[in-house]
Amino acid sequence: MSGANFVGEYLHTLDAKGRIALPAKFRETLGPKFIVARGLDKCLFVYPPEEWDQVMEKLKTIPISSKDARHFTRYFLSGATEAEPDKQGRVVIPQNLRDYAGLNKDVFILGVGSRIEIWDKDAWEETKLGLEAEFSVLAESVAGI
Amino acid sequence: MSGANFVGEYLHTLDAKGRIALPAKFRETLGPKFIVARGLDKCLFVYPPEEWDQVMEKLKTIPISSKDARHFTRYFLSGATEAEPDKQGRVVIPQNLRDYAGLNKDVFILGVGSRIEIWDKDAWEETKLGLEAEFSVLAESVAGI
DNA sequence: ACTCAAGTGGGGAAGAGTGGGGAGAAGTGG
DNA sequence: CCACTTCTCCCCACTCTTCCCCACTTGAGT
Repeated sequence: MSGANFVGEYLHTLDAKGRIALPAKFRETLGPKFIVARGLDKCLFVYPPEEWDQVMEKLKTIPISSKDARHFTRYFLSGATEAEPDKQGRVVIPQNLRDYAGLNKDVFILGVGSRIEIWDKDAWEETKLGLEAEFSVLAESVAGI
Repeated sequence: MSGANFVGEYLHTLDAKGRIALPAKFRETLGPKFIVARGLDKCLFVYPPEEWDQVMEKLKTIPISSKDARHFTRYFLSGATEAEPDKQGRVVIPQNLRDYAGLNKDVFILGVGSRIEIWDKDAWEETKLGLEAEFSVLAESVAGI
């Protein structure tokens, strides 16, 4: 099996300087440098370098001649940041990413297998409510569980 | 892994003398000398020398017999400039390029993988609005991320 | 109860971005 | 050919942000 296996749910805070402390359990796996980018469903994805390289490789195969592709690449990459945590294990989340995910003071940090996700507290709680109800239904539609 | 990997979105200003300060994060990768050219979608492309060479290689493979190709090459290359930043990391954007991209005082500078793009603030914000809505759709169709 | 690690807050130095003055080069007219 | 104007570029100075480090708090483990 390749890659990381992040699990868990952590409630942390985005401080006045725009920093978030990553859960200690994730730090070693993440390494000293990683990428934060816009994710699906209005949250942020945190990629370890190896995962990110794979994404970049894929992007590079897209022809520049298609307008949709150009725009997608633009949007996706301009919304990404290379992040290095400080000695306390915190990273600064740029304004544009905070806006995208609607982050306020309280944020959830989720381990989701190969990646980590950062959610606004309220947004995640609401999403989670919906998921609890559908959980068993979803399980069936996701093949082979 | 080959090539540059620019990411991020920066809001800078075009001053009265036509200069733009490049984001500090991009400077090292760009090197002391690089190319600014007309880009697709009314923005400017900035390439480090190595990436520019690759673009040139690609252009050379285009058959000269196609009129569209000749025009494209002509237009693209005639608008290109070699730029050297001053000690503060700023470059002068020639008038013709400023006109092309419709640059006013406020500009966005985007990291888009192998190149950097310079956009007029309003133009990019408008473009971005449209993209946010399509993001999840494009993500699946383009890259399967 | 004590110790240690994790998370949080904040002060201060260093660096990045911006504006503008002035010397030198280039272009123009006499 | 020279004098004048204009534009470019180099450098200095100010401000604001970023990042680096120190210190407090809380909670878990021994």
